[in-house]
Amino acid sequence: MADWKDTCNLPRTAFSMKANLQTTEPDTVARWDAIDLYGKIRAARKGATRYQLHDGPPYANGEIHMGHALNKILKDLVVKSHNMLGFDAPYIPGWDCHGLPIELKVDRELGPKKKQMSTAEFRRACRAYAEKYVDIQRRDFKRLGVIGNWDAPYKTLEFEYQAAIVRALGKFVEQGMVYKGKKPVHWCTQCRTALAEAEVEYEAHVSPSIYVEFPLSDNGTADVAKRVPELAGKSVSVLIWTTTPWTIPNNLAIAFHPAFQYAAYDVDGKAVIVAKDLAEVVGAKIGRTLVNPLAVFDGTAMAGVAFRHPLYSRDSLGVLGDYVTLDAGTGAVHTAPGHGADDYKTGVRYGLEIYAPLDAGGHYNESVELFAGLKVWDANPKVEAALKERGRLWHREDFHHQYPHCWRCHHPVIFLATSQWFIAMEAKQLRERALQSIDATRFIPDWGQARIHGMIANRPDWCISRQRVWGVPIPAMDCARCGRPVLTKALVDKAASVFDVYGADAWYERPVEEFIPDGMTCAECGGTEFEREGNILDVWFDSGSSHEAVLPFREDHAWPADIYLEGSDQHRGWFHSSLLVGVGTRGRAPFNQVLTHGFVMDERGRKMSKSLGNTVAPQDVIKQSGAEILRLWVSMVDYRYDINIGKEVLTRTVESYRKFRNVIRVLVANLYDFDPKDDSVPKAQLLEIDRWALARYAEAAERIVKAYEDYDYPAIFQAANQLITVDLSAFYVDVTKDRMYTFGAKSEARRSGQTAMYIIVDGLSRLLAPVLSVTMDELWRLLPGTREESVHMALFPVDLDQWQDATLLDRWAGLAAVRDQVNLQLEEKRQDKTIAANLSARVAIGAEGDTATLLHEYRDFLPTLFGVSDVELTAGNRVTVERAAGTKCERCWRYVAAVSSGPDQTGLCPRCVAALAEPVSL
RNA sequence: GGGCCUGUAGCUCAGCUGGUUAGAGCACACGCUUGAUAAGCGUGGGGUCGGUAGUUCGAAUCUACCCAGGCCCA
Repeated sequence: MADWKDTCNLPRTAFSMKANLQTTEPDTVARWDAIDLYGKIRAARKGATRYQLHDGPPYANGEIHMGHALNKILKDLVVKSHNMLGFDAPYIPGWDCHGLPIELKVDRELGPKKKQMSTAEFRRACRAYAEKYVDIQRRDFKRLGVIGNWDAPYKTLEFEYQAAIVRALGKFVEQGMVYKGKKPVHWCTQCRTALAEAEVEYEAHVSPSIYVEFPLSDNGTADVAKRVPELAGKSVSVLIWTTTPWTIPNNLAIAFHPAFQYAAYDVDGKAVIVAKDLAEVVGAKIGRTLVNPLAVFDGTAMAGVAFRHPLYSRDSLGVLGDYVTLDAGTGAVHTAPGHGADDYKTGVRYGLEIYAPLDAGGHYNESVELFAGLKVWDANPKVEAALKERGRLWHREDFHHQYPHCWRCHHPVIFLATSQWFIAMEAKQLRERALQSIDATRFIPDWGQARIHGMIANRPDWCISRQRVWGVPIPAMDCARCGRPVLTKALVDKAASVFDVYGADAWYERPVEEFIPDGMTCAECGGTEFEREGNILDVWFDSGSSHEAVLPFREDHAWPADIYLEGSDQHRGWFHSSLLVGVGTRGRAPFNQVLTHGFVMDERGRKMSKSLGNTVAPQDVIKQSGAEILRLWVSMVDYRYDINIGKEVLTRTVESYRKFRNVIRVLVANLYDFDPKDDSVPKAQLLEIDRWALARYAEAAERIVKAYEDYDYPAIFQAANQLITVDLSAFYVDVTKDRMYTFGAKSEARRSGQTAMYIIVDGLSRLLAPVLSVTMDELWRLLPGTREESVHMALFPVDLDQWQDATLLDRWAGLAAVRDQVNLQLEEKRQDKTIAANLSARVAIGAEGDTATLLHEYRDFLPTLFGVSDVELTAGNRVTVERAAGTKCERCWRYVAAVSSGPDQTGLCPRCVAALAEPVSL
């Protein structure tokens, strides 16, 4: 016979070397849909311990980016792995659909048409817009291989969800935790609305920095003369610093630190007060040398002292505040209670008016002298000019700093006191209980705990009202007679029941009577007529209510969730709002664990941005390489910190994917004639190397399962990579292939190898399924044996213990070390052309001690172990390699003493002759 | 400016509570194989562990400061 190749049991498989992910992936996702895989997984786990990951809703606006991909893939790893760990782990994806960004986009798209539309009609346009992006994003998330209840996601714009939001608010109202008050909040004069902390972005900005003189009033002069005798009879004034000149008209006070020392210096005959420690700096600014103070005194001396406003004929009160710092300025802080958080607190404490005479667009009211009708930004130079005219402006310069801007329109925002609804952080110990809940939550990584703790501890009351239309209305009414605002549990319940049926649009189109509870009267004036307010809820309240809208109502779900998993920015976002809503509605956090991931950076660790041109779009990676590559990438990086992506990272990931695929391929390809039911070899009869492979597999498998339990995904890649690349590919498969290819197809030796390979590849398909979901799904269907319809319905390998064998692994570590030494010698002889392939070599080896014992014990196995034709054990401690003697068997390529010349077996070694005599598999 | 976090070979990661010449895979170079073949095997080069100064008999591992980068905030 010319070619013995056909008589060998060479690997065969439909599991192709090339993955063709571009077609396999969409086909697989379509198949999952067709067989309702998600439903089948649910059915398969019915009754098991529940494990709920509650999805944080992405905003339904725009295409998905790499951050979305990272987040959804991580969630998918958690959910799939928990299902395979035996939990009933459902996954309901969600979307955040209300809010300003959509409203602005729709506004722009509609253009002048909007003018003819009613509010309800406009809201319907917003709804359509959000739904469109839900569809786009859903398509892309599914394309990533994420399995979930895509047919019934939750959306904040659904009627039931809107009703649930209002009911959650009702819980706060019921407990008296909601109040309406005038407080300074971030205000966008462009969007004409209040902004939440999370809706503000800090951007570089240049502000005017001015030093302004406030002289003492007549009364103040008398007070100061008493407290600081050195200043009696002098013309005294104080210098303040501000970067918002437009707030000067609204100044009502000047704050001093009670513990700081202040000093008065002579400047052209006037006694000017500044903080003593800042005198030098301030002096430099105003072009004077402030030394030899006329008097030095504590800040407390200024408490209650009346200064005169530099522009108007009214006083500005000296007050104390421990928030005053010596970082910058003069140590005397210009205070406008309507325009700053500290200013507000001080104003309340001293009974000052929360004075903010501006309209929604940031224009001064008619009541404001000199600046009526001016927009604040335009007022800045006018204020400076007016001060200068009166000799009160002592210095002016540009000040470069980070200033809050509106996250959507990117205009600078202002602090403006307006009437808003708030949730009081101290009501019903909301803050305290939230902090306790944080302590009771497991954070991964653990520093997330300290981070959110600090935020909750320091945050102000939650401003929940917004002056926009695309959202859920706050169902508050104003008394038509006296104007008193009303927000009661009854009002909220009434609105919720209307929203259940008609959605929140009803607020804008159904008669007001439908929202007024029977017999409601105004507590102030007894009035019975009411008008609806126009505020909607902060969207963070919407998404923060998701646990209320989803967990108690959906099948397979219950409150609270086991885990929330989002980017680390959500410590201030969704984790934060969900926590507060949870404490308000049910007294605790809606999650038991919080897992955070970092942000996706470019290859050099820098932020991605369109202007830098370093963005990587998931859609492009999918098109070029496949979603499996993205999934593998997510699984191998340390997601707890920022992660990098770029050309090289992706290339390396593709290489890893190929390696995994090829090794798995050769395993399954050796099983083409193997039926585990009939052909498995019992453990006791397995060849030792096969038991070794199973022991290594079991060790890696346990590590991998543990890693899934610990959310330690990079450890999975490490363990799988070691097993697949080092132990299987470079060692086990290489050493075993002579047996697999040339022994009798049905021989016990070959069946032994197949048994091991079957168990290993079956286990690997399960262990890697959460990561390589499409590839393992494909592999699963090509594996022999009866099995579930999809690997995603299966469990991780069980009974791994039976294959564990530490003693065996230890002994074989010794054999591997010997093999390494022999390889060094083989390589040397290969370089000098003494030998070519290992089979063309014979090895003489001697060793001492334990190694010698090992060698003798494994004497017959050594040629296989080294992959050479002959091994001779010698005395001494050395390895020598020479060309193998004898003749090359034409079938197994080993060099043997003699080959046959018989009919149909010419050129074959005795082993091959025997193998051919056995029955052949098909 | 403040809070939290990160920085180990070109890439992705190990390196436990400080202790032998800092590891793995991939990539790279060279060789082999052509019965895993747009695969596989072997050998090899490559890191002053972001920097500096300390603590210590001894530090990638502890401390301080600095540099670079990120998230959140002012």
